[in-house]
Amino acid sequence: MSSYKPIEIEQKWQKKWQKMKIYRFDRDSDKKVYSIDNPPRYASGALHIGHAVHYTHIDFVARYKRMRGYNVFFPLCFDVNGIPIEERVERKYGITRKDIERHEFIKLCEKFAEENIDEMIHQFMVLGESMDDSIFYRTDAKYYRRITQISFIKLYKKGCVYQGEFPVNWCPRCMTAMADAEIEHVERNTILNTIKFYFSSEEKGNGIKNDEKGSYIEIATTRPEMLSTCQIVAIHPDDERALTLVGKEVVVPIYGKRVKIVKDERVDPEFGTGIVMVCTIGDKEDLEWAMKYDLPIEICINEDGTMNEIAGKYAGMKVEKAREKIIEDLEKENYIVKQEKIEQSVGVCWRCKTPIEFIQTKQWFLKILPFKEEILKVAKRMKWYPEYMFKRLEEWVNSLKWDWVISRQRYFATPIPVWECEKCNEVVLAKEEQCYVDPTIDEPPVPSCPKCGGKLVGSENVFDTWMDSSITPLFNTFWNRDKEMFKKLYPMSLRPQAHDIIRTWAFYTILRCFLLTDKEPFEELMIDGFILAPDGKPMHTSLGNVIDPLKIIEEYGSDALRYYAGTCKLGEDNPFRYKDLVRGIRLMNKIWNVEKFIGNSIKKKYKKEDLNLIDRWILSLYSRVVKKSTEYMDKFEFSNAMKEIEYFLWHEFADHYIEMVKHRVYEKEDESALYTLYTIGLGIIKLFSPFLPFLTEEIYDLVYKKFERKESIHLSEWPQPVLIDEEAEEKGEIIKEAISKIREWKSRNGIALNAPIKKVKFYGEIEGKDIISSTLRIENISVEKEKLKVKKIALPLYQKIGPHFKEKSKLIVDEIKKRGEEIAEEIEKKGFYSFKAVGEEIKIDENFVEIVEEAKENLLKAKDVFILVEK
RNA sequence: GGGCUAGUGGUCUAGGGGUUAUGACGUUGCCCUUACGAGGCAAAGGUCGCCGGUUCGAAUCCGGCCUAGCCCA
Repeated sequence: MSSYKPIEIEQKWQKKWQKMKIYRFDRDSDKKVYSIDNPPRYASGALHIGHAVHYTHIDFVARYKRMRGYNVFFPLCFDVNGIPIEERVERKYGITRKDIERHEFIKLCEKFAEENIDEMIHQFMVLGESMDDSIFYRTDAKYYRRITQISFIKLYKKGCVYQGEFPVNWCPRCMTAMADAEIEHVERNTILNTIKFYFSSEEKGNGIKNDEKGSYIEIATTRPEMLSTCQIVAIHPDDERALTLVGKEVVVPIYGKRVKIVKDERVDPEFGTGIVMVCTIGDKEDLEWAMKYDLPIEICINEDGTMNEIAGKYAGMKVEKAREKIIEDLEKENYIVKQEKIEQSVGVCWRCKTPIEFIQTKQWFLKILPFKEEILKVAKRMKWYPEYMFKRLEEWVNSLKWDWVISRQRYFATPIPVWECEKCNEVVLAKEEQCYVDPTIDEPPVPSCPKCGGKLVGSENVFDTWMDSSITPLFNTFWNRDKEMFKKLYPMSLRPQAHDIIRTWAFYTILRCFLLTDKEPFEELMIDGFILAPDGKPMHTSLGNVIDPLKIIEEYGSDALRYYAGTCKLGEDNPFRYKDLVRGIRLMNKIWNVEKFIGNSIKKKYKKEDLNLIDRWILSLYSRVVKKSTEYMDKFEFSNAMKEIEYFLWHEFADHYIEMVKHRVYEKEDESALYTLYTIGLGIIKLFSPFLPFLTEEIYDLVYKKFERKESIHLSEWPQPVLIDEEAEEKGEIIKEAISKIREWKSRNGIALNAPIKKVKFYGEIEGKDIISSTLRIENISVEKEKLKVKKIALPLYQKIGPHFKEKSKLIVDEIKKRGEEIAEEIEKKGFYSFKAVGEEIKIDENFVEIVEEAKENLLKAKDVFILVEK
């Protein structure tokens, strides 16, 4: 074994593992199943460091569970439907989807995704992910979309789906309806215009102003282009102007329409002029007003984001253009009082960042509102890691006010399996056995409308892609295809995902699966945070702080990147840290060298018999590490597990134990030591193997495979504790400390560490003389049972003093600190120490102090043992 | 504006009532030690975001504020 070369060795194992096919889910096995609802990776291409870390976290779980004896279901899967791919295709070919025939466009999308998928499979392999390609799926495949369609038909039959004409969120660029969950809010600078709304006749009173044109009130708005749809004007009831204004009518500028002034608590008196115009509809709030006051729904914006005839002379202009124009016109007519820049949060399309408008169209909806409570009940039955993530779901569910718009006016997605009658609009549903079906191509199940005999036309609407992705647990578990498998696999064990899509992926999945199966879709959820740039900000191409994981792998190796992933706490946003890669590489090098030493020493698999004290000491510590790290792994606390193992390996096993056993290995081939080295050496790489699969496989292959039965460390069993021996732990610690104190002394005195020491004398109870002398090359070593007479000092025991002496505690602590030596002496002699403070006699006994012995200048101290060293 | 999470040496991080705060990266000094100089030993470096409160005692609990990330209005 030479030095460790991660890049070379990782490439070797990537290829070998492919051939070995070791990560298979076994359909016929009786072993307990651990099924992971792996997030299908979006097929748009580039690998983000966030992906790399998240999938690596999931891989930690998969590898760990396999070693714990589970039949692990960890599919290789891709999410392919949707707008981002359409967008990429449009950009690639310089077209819009309307430019070519629908099905031609879809073919281009498929081709684009296809190419990306190959690349992404390669990326997963490079990262060392152990996904199983024998349970591969992609969401745009017919076998997958079929399940989406069948689930829709079933929900339709259950009465959970309806078609309706309501105002919905609409992206004018993507030209499609959108669910609330797809809207992102961004802060934008915009202009708040204060506009005069005149009364038709002269008025007087609080809030009413006058100029040469007549009496008016001032209304602030950021969207003057919506003036044409102004329905009412509102003011807060507590506003003192309300008294004179409410009930009166004002005239909308330009359009001349008369609208009423009403009072409403929802008006923010602090914002703008405290008087607002209510239009149907600029945003969701307007819609709520419209419902409350039963206002006519007038919409002045077309599906493509241009103004329509309601806007009058502005018809045909884009929203922004119309806004400019109308402001110009208002200025000309002297309607504008002032304009101020404000920062406003605007709802935009999460894909293309275009501001969302409201458009009234006919869409399909899935009911949410009647199931809110039940959904929360179901969600609560599952275990959330970290626990607080459940609150985010709860918040979201409680805030829902609309059902879910599931239809989209796009191309590259699952078709909604319905036909509509040209004449009477009757809806004809596809038959379940017909699916997968594309109504734009395929024939309806009946030749003509069953109601009126009219012609049936296939729907061109498709599903929201979340309709596809929110049934991954049903697809994975063979729902509606294989009853036995479904029973075996559903609910799934784990849903891993990031916290930004709790309201979408988690929520929709729970909703759909509950509606279709009456059960929760998974047992546990592991929610991950984001990876931020090294500067602590989100990564953005525009900020130039994007980290490319593939470059990191080229430079540092996959295991190093996985080490970094292991240091990231679940649920939290972690900045990327180069120093953790450095640390990872050092750790790997340390492991490599420790195992090199062991590999050169062991000759066979040793038996556990007649263990030396120091071997029992390290085996006991090791056993505790196994126990603790197992507990951490069960809770997905990877960073804690890794830290536990790392500390033991480096600062107990390598720094101390190996130093202590060298002579026993070199000179005596001591079987107790060799057994210990073998057991811990193998155990350590097993504990590290989910994190560092390449390094540990290489070591296993070189050192242990010839003695062990499994062909790969990743098929081996997770280690068990070997022994817990508290006495050995205590005695071992004294030996360890004695050795390290003497080493330290050597270093401080400028003596080479391998230089012999003439004489060492111990005062106190210490065992392992031979180990100490051979480790440190001491020529003459002796132990005196009786302790040296040294200085004793009393130290305050705060936990005892505080509760007993309450507010006097500080006085007592000060006294002990000042007269520690004297107090120790008195307590040893008389059993107590007393002193006067604030006119009171205070007595302290041994319960309130800890008496420690202090070494003299020329002595070293290890626990209770004093050490005298002679050069 | 609301919910959640976080703020700890130069940088990053652990700890989550007991006074002397963990570790990493970096910095400095010393040491060729038959697994490892990508190592070992040591040193410097902190008003634990700010302000109040509870308590004998607060980095830790409570309240308010500030900053950041995610989600929402």
